[in-house]
Amino acid sequence: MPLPIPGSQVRGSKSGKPIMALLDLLGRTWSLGVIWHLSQGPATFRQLQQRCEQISPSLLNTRLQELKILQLIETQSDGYALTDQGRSLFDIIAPLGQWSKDWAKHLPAGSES
Amino acid sequence: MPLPIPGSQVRGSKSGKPIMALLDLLGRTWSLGVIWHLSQGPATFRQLQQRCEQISPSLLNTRLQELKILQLIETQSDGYALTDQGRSLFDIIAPLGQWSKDWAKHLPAGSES
DNA sequence: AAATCTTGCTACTAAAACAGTAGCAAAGTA
DNA sequence: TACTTTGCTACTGTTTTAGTAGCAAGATTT
Repeated sequence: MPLPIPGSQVRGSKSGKPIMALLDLLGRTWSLGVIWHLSQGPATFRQLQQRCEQISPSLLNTRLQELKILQLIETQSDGYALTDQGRSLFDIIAPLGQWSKDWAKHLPAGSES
Repeated sequence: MPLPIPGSQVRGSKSGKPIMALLDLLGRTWSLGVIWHLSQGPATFRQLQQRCEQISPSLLNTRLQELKILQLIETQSDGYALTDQGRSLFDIIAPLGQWSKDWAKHLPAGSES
């Protein structure tokens, strides 16, 4: 699947509505995870691998390139970091952290941590 | 991949931190899309198929079952609908709509709609 | 009540995405 | 000069998703 660039055809929208491009992007494995972990601060490739337990290096690299082209992250001297745009996206989804804890309390195998 | 239930092992977290379970769930193709489209109001199976251009019925059904078990959606007389919990999740991500439009303006093939 | 249509799916196959592991070239360190 | 670390690439195998066909149950029409 090609990059979900707003304006071009993406999953869920032939016209490439920006929101659909974004949902396509965020709907890929580890996209949200990478952004989430980078919000803790810049990280080198291998540091990110550790923050994201279980991610394979090939996929990590793929995601990093995608997010870089789409200008959510950039490379700095100290590794990968969120761009201003990336941070503004994170600011929106940050409340998911608390939400997920509340959610966990009401679920079948309801445990939390 | 089994359901990402907080507390059990999920992608990105052996301990099943709720946020990781949530990111795993939302990182699956069409999870976010289904929630997004259901926020416009309840829909029958076939209506949802139409709102989500291009989704296959088998995957739609898989996602619906997952989201139902995880209590983000429920079935009502008029079809599928967000639960209160699902709506509270949507309230968090709703600003992505506007964000994505701003984002689109600054991108390579920068178009919008 | 027979035929037709709609709805909510299931079944199947092919294509794509992802995991898991190995390892290499370049840069840094001892 | 040898050894380590870093940022990846390559490869194989499994899992996910797309794409299409169609069926059983209920509603609607004739």
